[in-house]
Amino acid sequence: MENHPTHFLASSTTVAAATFSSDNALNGVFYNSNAPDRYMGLKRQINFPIAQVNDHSFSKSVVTMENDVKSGKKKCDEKKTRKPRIAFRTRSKVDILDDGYRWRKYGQKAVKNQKFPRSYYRCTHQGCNVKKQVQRESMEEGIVITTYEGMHIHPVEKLSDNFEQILNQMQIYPAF
DNA sequence: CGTCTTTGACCGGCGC
DNA sequence: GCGCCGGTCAAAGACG
Repeated sequence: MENHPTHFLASSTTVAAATFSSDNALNGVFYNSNAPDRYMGLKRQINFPIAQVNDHSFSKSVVTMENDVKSGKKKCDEKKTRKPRIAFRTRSKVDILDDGYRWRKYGQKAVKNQKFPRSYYRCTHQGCNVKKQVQRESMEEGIVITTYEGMHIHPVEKLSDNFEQILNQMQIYPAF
């Protein structure tokens, strides 16, 4: 597997982020240790309005993820630690976005009513079970949705010179 | 040879 | 109970 950071930079623009379960969003936020402060702010502010930024299908996916978390809440309340999920919509020609961590792909599934499959990745760092899902939007092929779950317990492994630039490319839209 | 991807099987939750 | 669906496992293979 090869990452293509430069390719990513050249061909992509991160347009929006993020969703998470409302009650524990703040204690389990996922962030990159190199991220500047505004990234923290972003996690708190970005929410549903993002769905309006580009198209309507994103709002669907947001709702779906919320439902996932909530339904899981009913039964496995304390057993499975619910983790916040943060979804990034990225305008990119490539599916694999280099965020500086090393990921191992552990699954791929076709999703109902979706043209493109969803890929499942886990952080390869020992003891760190951060997961992410990568899915290309069915309507608009240029959009990739990356959903992070969990929080890294270690610093970023491959320092990416590009990361700050990637963040700079993000357009931040405040919540209502 | 070690690391990572591929892919079908498997599992648990949920609705009917 | 059964089938569907999303998520995960793990064996086999690809690739440097």
